[in-house]
Amino acid sequence: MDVVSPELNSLLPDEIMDTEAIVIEDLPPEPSMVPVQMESEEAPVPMETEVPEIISMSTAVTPTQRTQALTTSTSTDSALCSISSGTQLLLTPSSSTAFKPSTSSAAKPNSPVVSGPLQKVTAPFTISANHQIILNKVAASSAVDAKSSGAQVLKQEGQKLVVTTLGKAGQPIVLTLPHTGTKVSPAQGSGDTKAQPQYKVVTIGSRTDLKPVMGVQPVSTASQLLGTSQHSTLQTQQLKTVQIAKKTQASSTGPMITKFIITKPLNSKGVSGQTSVSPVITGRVLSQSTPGTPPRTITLSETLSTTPQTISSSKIAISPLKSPSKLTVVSVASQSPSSPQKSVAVPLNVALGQQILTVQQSTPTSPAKMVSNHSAPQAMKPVQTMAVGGVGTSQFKTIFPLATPPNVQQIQVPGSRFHYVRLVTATTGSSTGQTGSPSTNSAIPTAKPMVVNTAAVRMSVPIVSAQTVKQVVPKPLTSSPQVVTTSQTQQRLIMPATPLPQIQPNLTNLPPGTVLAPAPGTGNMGYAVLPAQCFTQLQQSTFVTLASSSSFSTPTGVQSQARLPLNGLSTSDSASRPRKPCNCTKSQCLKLYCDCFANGEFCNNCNCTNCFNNLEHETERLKAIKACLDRNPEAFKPKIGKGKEGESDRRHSKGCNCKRSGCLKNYCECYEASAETIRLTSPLPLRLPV
DNA sequence: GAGTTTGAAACT
DNA sequence: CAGTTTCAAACTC
Repeated sequence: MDVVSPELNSLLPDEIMDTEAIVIEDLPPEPSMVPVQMESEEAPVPMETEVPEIISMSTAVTPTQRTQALTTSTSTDSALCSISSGTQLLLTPSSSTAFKPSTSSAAKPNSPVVSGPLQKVTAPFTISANHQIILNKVAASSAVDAKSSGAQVLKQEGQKLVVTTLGKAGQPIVLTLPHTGTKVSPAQGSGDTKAQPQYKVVTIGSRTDLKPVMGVQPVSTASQLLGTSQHSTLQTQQLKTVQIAKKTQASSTGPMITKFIITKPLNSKGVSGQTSVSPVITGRVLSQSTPGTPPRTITLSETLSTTPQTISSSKIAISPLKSPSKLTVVSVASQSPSSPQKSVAVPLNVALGQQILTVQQSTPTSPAKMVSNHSAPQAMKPVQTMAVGGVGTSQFKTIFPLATPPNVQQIQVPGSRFHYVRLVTATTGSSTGQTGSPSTNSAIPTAKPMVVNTAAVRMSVPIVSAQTVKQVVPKPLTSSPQVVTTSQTQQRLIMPATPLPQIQPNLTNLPPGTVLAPAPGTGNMGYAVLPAQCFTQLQQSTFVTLASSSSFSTPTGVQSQARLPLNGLSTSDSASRPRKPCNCTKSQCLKLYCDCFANGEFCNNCNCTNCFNNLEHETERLKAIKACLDRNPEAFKPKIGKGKEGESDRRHSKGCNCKRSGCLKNYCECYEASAETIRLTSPLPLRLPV
């Protein structure tokens, strides 16, 4: 896993939050980080721990826009910075990354082809205090008339884009920002974007030993690609100002870490009156760019081809049951490459206050994966949408299509309490998704941009992990959602931000480092990038599974799942405690008899037979959840009081009905709860070794 | 490891 | 809502 130096990492949250600030920092080179050149083909498979460096979030773009973007943009060595309606931002350091629109994408107007080719920007960047990104000395090779070297300013009012890069040089940054606004017809042009919240794009970590070549390529609603040098076009477009300032060092010189902050205020589409929620979304991109090395791109979308097994549907299910208010569970299921995305028929409207995310994988071969946006209309269908309502206060409807089959990560939260996140690293072979055509794009394969493209939703997975322990107490989005942080490493996830009104107002309260990105197309959905801290479970290797594609290959497999903290329990408590495996035989683990199910968890390493408490039986599972909630809306709420450790209020909420055990055995839930309390409060916690 | 006990969950 | 059945964990041997 690439690790961002603690120093840098520590800087992130603030920077992210501060859209206005322009940060140019030269950080001392990290000893650990050594520029590595990677072959595209051999692009190292991210290790489990490895965090994708680049995340691109692409917003759904109208077909026409896409096509234009694709056509107009051609990868060239010249630096190119184009910002379209603000949906996408592409930064690629290395040489031409010809982005080849996949045929499939072409065939499918709606298919998510997002960004044009990655473009390399040779010109050094400069960041002006104006929040502008200036690409200097950019040769406009692209179809867009790149005007001379003059710094280009992209202006778009109301939008802000922040990109910071820390870390390894040579790695391209690709950002695709989803469109927050409702679909924008090309005709609408820039004007539609007024109410938009800001986009922040943060790229962290690029050591720039060499000149960083970066291209910023946002896809405008107008579907224009702008060369970095182009003033006029950009200005006309929504981007208010974009300056990229980068201090570049000579390669030979000690590596510098430069942070780029690109602020780009987007007025993405005017918020449709319908949705109270203004889509404020930002994609955050972390990239390591070393000029010399081809950019490494991590793409969520990988073809399943490598893995025989196909997951019926790639979904991210967040089960709201346990802690409704909490944001977050995302499960991503891979989809078989050829098969059309399978909509998950999850009839269930779960009243869980949590989000359900659906992730779909893009087709393996199509280059679109790299920066593909599925156009809203078609993509949406396949995507599963779940309405979560009910118990929890917050309700989200989230769909995430991801294009990462084997690597797919499932995040599922059945119960309201927990959010599950499964991080899966892309395997080498599968990584192809990134590169539409490796041959053409030398740069792309090496680069590891993660692009999640899907019509409706885009998800980015943790970009940066830092070893440093930075405890941040995230501010809850809403009163209810809390994220407990005791993380030793920071990872950031891009999660769907709820468009819901109740949440949005609170967006400002997001924990530092949180980036919100508007969901493309839908306008309702957004993504939030949360500091990894929020997800302690991820950090715990025990529960968090960074599954390699191989893991998926085994159908029977143990379902790896990440656990999320219990409600009311500190992460350390809940997360660190492994759950006992169940032994259910008749209940299919879909009844509350099953502790796993009752706790809103998937069965993992259990001894159960005929288990349906897994992603493979998500439909059944959801039905079961619904049934339980119908019987008892409180069914998934913790029975044991949330009282802090050691406090007396940690008692069973309902009480027991013990008759013969005298409440002195573990048959009694009250007794069990008290015993647990003791265990938790004990100075010498009896914890199972991980 | 098999069998028993127990009480929550599910069912009627 | 009460009674019964089902179920899986806890417990015993």
